[in-house]
Amino acid sequence: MPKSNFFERVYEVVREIPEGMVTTYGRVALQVRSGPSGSRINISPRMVGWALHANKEGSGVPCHRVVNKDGRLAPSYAFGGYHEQRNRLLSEGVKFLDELHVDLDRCGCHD
DNA sequence: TATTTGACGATTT
DNA sequence: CAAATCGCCAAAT
Repeated sequence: MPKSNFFERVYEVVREIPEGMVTTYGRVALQVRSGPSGSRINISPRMVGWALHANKEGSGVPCHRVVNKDGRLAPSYAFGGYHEQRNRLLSEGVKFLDELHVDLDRCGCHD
């Protein structure tokens, strides 16, 4: 079994995001860290984004539901462009405050 | 083995 | 809000 459950942890958490809901990289990092006991993985928000970038759409991970802390889509987003991303979120019921900012007040995972 | 890089976060200026 | 800085840690070279 792979030692770096690193990616898998991230993928699993992201995969758990319900539709119409968005989360942030930092939040995912915390989830992974607070995830199942025994993980003992130290992850920083950077790693989340990095893992997701390494990931592909076909991996079954809805990366489009993950935004940065500003509630904005990733600046270096590369899987289709902002329009594609925005459209997807809108289709799920996520509201946008601006072209680039999602309504974290409603759809963001608070705690 | 060392250096660079990277879908971020928080803080400060 | 923008720009700069530090932290954070795994992968690629």
